[in-house]
This record gives sequence, structure tokens and C-alpha cells, in this order.
Amino acid sequence: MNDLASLEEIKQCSTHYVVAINDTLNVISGKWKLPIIGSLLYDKKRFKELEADIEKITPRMLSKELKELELNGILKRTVYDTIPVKVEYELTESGQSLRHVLDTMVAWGLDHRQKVMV
Amino acid sequence: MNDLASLEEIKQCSTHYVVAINDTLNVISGKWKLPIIGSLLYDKKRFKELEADIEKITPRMLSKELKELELNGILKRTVYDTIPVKVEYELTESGQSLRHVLDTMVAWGLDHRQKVMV
DNA sequence: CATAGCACTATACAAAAGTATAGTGATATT
DNA sequence: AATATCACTATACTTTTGTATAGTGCTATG
Repeated sequence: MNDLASLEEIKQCSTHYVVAINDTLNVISGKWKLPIIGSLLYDKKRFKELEADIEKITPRMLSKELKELELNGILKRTVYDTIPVKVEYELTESGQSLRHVLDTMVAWGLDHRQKVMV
Repeated sequence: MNDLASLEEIKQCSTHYVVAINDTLNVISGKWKLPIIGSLLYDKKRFKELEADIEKITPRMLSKELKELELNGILKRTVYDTIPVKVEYELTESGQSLRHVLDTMVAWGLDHRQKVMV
């Protein structure tokens, strides 16, 4: 194994890392994803409940973000065949497992704020 | 302690959480922050080195992001009084400690990709 | 029969983030 | 004297992200 080959390996490896980090980032970044995930961490909720829970969000944004989160496998949408229809949103296993990532971010955020405020 | 009071406490507490998470997100989100931090994880580097290291970044973006990261206490800028001037960028302790957050994000990203790809 | 609630969608617009391209002022090299 | 290097900055532009406002089709209630 020469230096160039191992350099290539390092690059490919760090590329994989960056891809994985970006997968995670895409799921939680933007103005509304975190509030939505936060609101669903302990309960399933309906559209109107989310809308009431998350201050200032418009139905357009809520609808858009819910679709994206569903596509990304973070939440599950269930339509009940009642009248009027009832639609429920709940986190998937993946969505629930974000809790660990968020905890780590809370810890870093608090620690960093304390370091910077000295 | 009545129900309303404890609800208020929960809200305030989760607000603190959200603030801490956003502190962390602000430091790593955007197109170029992660590549820059990644490039500095193992070495201090000069402007031109970073520019060469990070494919397709423009000097405008590099300069802008470096400024922001410095302001946020993630990296330290050192100017050497040589001719021509030499400017070095290196991660602060806070910057280095991001490694743990990034590791958690890598783990979640890989795990999630595997779950979704089934 | 008007009004309200549910779960959204449509259209137009504004703000933020990122890109392209060129240029600065100092010195050093050919 | 022309060209190159370093560490950027300036200006104009495009793309992405988010906002504002109104409206849809359904049914239930007063």
C-alpha cells in the first residue's frame, strides 16, 4: 500500500462520512423540521394539532415539511377513513432514534455557549 | 405545582433545548462549514491550502465562512507578521469538540440509510 | 342556509444563501 | 518590465428557502 493509495482511501472514507453527516443534516435543518420533530417526539398528532402547536407556521410550510419528512422515512402518515378524514403523523423508528443525535447537539450547544460566554 | 405551571416549565425547558440545538446547527449547516471544519480537524491550514483542499469553493465563500466560524468561536485566525503575510486557521477547543457531534451524526446517517434502503 | 372545521393546495412574492467574475495591494520571480 | 503569489474584497447575479394570502371539497352544526 503506497502513500497515494492510502490517501485515496482516506479521501473516499471521509467522503462517506460527509455523505452520512449530510443525510443527518438534511433531516433536521431548515426553519421548521426541528419544531415538527420535537412536537412529535412524545405523541402522534394531527395536522391541525401540529399547526396549533408550532407557532407561526403556515399550512403550506407544514404540509411541505411533513411530506419531506415522510419521504425521508422520519415520519409516517396515516389516513383514517372517517368523515371527515383524520390524518395522523407519527415518528418512525428512525425518527425516534434522532433523539440521540439531538441530545448530543443539546450537550454541545450548552457546553459551547458556556465556553464562549466566559 | 399545578398543571399549568408544569406545562410552562416544560415549554421553557424545551425552548432551551431548541436554542441549544440551533446553536449547534448554525455552526455546521450551510454548504461549506462541514468541509472547512473537516479540513481543519487534523491540521491547521492557510487560506490557499483550504481553497485547494475544498473543491469548488470560491474565495468569497471561504472568506465569509471562515469569518463566521471565527465569530462563533469554532476556529482561531492567526496572522504572522512575515512578508508576504501568512494567515493560519485552526480549530479551537470548541471546534475540536464538534468531533463528537459529527460522530453521532455519522452513526445516525449510516444507520438510517441502512434502514431506509431495505 | 350560512358558518365553521378539517386537511390541505395555489399563486405570488420576499429574503437568504450561494455563484461567477474580476480586482486589490503588497512583494517576489523571471 | 511582465507575471505570479498571498489573502482576500467588490459587484452583480441566480437559486433556494420561506412568507402572505386566498381558496378547495367535504361535512357537521346552529
